[in-house]
Amino acid sequence: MDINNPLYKNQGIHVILSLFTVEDGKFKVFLIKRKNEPYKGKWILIGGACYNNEDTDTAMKRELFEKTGIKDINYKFYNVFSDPNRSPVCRMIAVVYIGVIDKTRVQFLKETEKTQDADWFDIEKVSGLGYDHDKILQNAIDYLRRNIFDTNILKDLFPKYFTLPELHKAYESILKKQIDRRNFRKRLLQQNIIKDSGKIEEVKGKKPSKLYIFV
Amino acid sequence: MDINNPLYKNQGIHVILSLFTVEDGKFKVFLIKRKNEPYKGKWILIGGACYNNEDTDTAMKRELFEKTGIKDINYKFYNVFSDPNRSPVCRMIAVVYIGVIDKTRVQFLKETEKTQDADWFDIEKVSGLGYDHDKILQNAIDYLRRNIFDTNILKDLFPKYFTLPELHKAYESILKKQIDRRNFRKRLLQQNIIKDSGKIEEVKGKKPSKLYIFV
DNA sequence: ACAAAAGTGTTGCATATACACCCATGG
DNA sequence: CCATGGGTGTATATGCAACACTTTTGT
Repeated sequence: MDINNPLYKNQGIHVILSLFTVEDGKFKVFLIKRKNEPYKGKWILIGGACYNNEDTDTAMKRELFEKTGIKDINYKFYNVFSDPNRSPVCRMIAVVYIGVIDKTRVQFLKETEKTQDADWFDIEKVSGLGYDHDKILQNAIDYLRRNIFDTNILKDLFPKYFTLPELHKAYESILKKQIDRRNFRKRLLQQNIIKDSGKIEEVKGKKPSKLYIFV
Repeated sequence: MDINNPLYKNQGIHVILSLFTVEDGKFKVFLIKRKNEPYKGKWILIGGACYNNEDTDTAMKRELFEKTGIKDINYKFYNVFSDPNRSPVCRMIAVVYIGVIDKTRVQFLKETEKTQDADWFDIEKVSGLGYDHDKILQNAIDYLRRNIFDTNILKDLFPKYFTLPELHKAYESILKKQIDRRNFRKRLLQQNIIKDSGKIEEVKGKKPSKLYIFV
């Protein structure tokens, strides 16, 4: 490869994180509002440009911290978006990740050097994002839905100990459909995704719930 | 993103194709031998640099054609490799694809502008590839093995019409294990991966075989 | 005793596995 | 008629779906 060939010039790498949570039975995504052009004032997914001396995992964690103040999340690479016109600045290939988090356990910054706002948004009400992020988000939702029963991708959605009805509601919200409680419990236990912690949560007015943990 | 920030300079995109076939019951991969530095004289997977005006699918097909003369294959994106030191020339992120082909139906070039040799190699005997292609290849093999029973990823491994014993041998070779013939047939038919074409192949010395096609 | 929410077990169905015999052909 | 290789069916086990009643607690 001739590094001076103009066909190879000005290529960049975006790292993007679709970060999800569930709150009050609603499936939500984290968005930030851009402070600068391009797409100034637009809401987008968390992300930014990868430096040429870091791998994309590192870049994604750095961008997450810089733009939200959040650290230490679990994440998973799931796709690439490479349309040469997806960014107006220069050719940017997007390496996209998915993550899930317990929103009650995390503080985030409403404003940073490059963002003027940040918040969780109900999936149902998100549209008109900057760049191609509507498409990336939809792709992430599909990916998440396909994987919640076979992997422990939701393991950071709750605190360490959680009740099965909580998890059940989260699944129903993410999948947008009802799931039988008995089969749900059996399936997750059999597939070794969660296990009984032996602890009990006492709640007034109700029968106490067992507390589970992700394996 | 400040396009003039040196941290964003000199990044490139490799597109790489792990192209497989099965011949005489052996699972093989297509390799090309580099004519130029870096890795001059080394065998590597098919691939090259993506232009800044094409998406990675387009680039992969172009590179395939330029370096082998092969056109019109089916392929599937499956991973990204982003170690900043994976190429000695400059930072190159690798977008990697997998493909499968009927080697008897395709002519390839032994030499091109950038390659001095090209051939199919038994998977068991491949090592010492240039760049990080040993790792990429192993990852591709794992991916292929995980997906041959759930997708029609092998649909171009044979001519349009093929017999079930042929396909059976191919699966055994790829998975490196024996598979019961009866269950194999039932599974692929039930999952609508292949179907009976109604045609028969006459072979001397044996009972004629039914010919199947991928759905 | 009743309302609210959590816990549990059985049955049927579909899918995957294990396994052995018959059939068509050419020599 | 036999050797070679291709074709088929049944019985079992496992995973998923459908389904209703009992338990605990607070009021």
